[in-house]
Amino acid sequence: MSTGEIASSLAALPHFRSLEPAILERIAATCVLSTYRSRAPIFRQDDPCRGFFVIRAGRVRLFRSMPDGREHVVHSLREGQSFAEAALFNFGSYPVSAEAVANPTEIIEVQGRPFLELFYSERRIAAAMVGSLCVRLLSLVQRVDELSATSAAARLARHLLHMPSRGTPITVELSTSKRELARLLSITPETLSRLLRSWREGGMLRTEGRKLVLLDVAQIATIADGG
Amino acid sequence: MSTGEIASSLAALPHFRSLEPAILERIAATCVLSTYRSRAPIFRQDDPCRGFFVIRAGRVRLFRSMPDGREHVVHSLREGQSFAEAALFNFGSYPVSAEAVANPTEIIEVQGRPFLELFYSERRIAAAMVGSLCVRLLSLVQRVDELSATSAAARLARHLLHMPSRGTPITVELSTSKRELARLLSITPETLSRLLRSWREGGMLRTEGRKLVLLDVAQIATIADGG
DNA sequence: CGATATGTTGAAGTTAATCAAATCTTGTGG
DNA sequence: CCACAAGATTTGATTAACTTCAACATATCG
Repeated sequence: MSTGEIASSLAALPHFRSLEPAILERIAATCVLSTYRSRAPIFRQDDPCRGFFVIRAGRVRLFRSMPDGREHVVHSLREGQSFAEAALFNFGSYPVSAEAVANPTEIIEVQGRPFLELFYSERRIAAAMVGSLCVRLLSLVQRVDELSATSAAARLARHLLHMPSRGTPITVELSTSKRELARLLSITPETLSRLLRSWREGGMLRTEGRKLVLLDVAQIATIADGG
Repeated sequence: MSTGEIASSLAALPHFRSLEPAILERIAATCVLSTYRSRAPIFRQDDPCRGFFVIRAGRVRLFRSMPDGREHVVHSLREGQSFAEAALFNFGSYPVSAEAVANPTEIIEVQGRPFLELFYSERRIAAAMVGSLCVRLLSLVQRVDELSATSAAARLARHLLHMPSRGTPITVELSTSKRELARLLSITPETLSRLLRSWREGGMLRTEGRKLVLLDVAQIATIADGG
């Protein structure tokens, strides 16, 4: 993998989209590309921070490990997304663990030290970074919003309405398994399955594998608001 | 309140601590200081963004309003913390509402337009802002972690363990009313009250008004992990 | 094709929200 | 400084919702 190819991957990121090719090349020169198998750890909670990461292919999940072995998914990320920038600018360690969930998963690692030097000498990088951090913040606010809903039905409804959708009637495509979606919403897979069935039987949606066709958006919105 | 006094307030903040006095003065010159009474709105969800804010004294809560009139607390902030930086950079409007919860609450408002000019001309300000956005990102990750707990008991336990604490045995001081804490955890005040009573009766903690003395941290940690 | 993980369904048991009401605190105006 | 009003906290009884446990079906990977 050449520096040029890494640069073109970086160019597709919201982070760096606005940057000129020359700057991208300089960032790319600080990067390392690695390939992970499903389940392979990228870093562990409390590891010292060595840089941040960009997903070139595959999927990654960020989670917190509990002493009893249970895990809480903080975020589920896919191709074209980046993670762990926060750790880099806070000097410390990673607040979560990260592991690949697709096989293979290709990760661009942006090395911390050389990247920071570039960051301080090129203000356009700072502006771009700020913008993408803001997007992440908004999506976390939405997660809090989803999790704050008292009922499982409202959480699911809210999540579906937040998801990117296409077409008429509105169709959303799950990028993860339903099990993973259940974990994201902090409900059990059984409850998720039962909710989908009851909505299907009520004519509110149609399920085709991982595609969900929302037939009655108004009703789903009502449920999202606690109705 | 003179510009100089605002500058010295700003100097005490984590986000601006690393900046030189001359830069602080320039930032301070763009600021307005206001005093709010408890319950007074600072801005409302979807208001056009006019700047970001720093809490000089008092408490602020950020929340989202639901169509049915209920509110979800996204964040509860105290003296020395800032908020709405993200809105300044990314969105034309605030994604949440903010209101004072202590009487009086003093807020430094950093005016958006002049601050942005400084941001683009002084790279140290940019670095400081990236750092503060990262702090906000981490604390939201922590909020998501708390809210991801399935049981009310686990949410409370996790929150107590996340809170700043002092002394032996460990004592945490609520910076808000219990009602407000319940809102933050998305549980009802009744459930919070019952939890505290049962933990008190089980010898796990002692309550002294807003001070909570954690007598059995190991047990609380077990509950936090879903035990 | 066998093994492993995911998805679905049923029954039973817990949990926490809701509704109602009493007591305690706090802030405010006189 | 006191008395009152408004809000906060606590407690009880009831109800609806969700998890748990168990069994089976289906899909995916090596």
